[in-house]
Amino acid sequence: MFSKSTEYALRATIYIAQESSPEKKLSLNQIANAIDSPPSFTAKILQLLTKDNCVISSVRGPNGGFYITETAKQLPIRKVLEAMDEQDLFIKCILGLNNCSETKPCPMHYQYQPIKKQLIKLFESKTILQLADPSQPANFLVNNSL
Amino acid sequence: MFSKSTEYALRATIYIAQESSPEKKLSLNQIANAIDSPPSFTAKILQLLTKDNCVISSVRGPNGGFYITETAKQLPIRKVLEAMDEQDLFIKCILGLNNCSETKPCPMHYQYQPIKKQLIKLFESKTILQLADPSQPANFLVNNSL
DNA sequence: ATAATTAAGGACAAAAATACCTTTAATTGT
DNA sequence: ACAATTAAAGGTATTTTTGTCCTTAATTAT
Repeated sequence: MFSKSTEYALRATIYIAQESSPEKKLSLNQIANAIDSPPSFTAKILQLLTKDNCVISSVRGPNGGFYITETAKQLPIRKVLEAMDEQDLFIKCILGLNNCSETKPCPMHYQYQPIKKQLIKLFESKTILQLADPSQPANFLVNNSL
Repeated sequence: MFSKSTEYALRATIYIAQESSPEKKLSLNQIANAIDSPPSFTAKILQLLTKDNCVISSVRGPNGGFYITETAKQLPIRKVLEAMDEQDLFIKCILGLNNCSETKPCPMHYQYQPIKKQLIKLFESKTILQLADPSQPANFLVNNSL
């Protein structure tokens, strides 16, 4: 569905929204550890998410780290996809065509269109806050079959 | 959603199902041209699809080429994903976790699960034949904004 | 048999994605 | 001011994906 980068970005954003606040910032290592991602690579991804403080905010120095504002929590999760430049989902069809439309449907158009609509609605309507429900257990680890 | 390889594989399979028969085989170049894919790369993908004559069949030599049997047309399009070894869709969740389940839901589980179900159903229940509806125009080209 | 045609298969190349490492900049506490 | 801490930024390395090319094998027609 998504690239690894985008998966990490979504996990990181949700985790930060669950655990952080402007008073309680999270370090790179805390985040990478929690979402089971390589720290150095995660640093790059967090850089993209903090660009213009759009989704995630950050401060350097002691007691610095990453956090999210209450305002940013109200953003739809589509913002994460935008920050990661992963928008094929919204543009292309399931066969990879970008000119597939109602008037020029590809052979899978009528099968996939309703699903695509739901995917778009999910990312457009659900906010970061709504996914970061602290009453739910986080469960981010990929291989915790312990 | 899918890798380029899988996109080409789906397009090729549907095109072959639309245009070919054991009596009317299609050459690599015909296929690559029709689905707007690089010929040499498409050759590799067709090799995977013809493995064990599972989805696509082929014969070498003059008047040879690729075609699909009536039997193979009855296969669900999931077979194409299997041949391309692209099955993350069926296993992983939208955050890339493979241990996300009803008992251990990830933060997006309840939002994504119904959509995932529909995707699986689409690939499990729709046959190649059903997508290769010859009454529909093919429209495979990516950039035919003419 | 031979030549022509077409897919199969292997080696290789380019590009993109993923991951790491080192230096720099900002912030804080002493 | 200085040292410690932490993210930002840049470069580099590795892996995977995508794509090309060339030789081999199979089939057909002559």
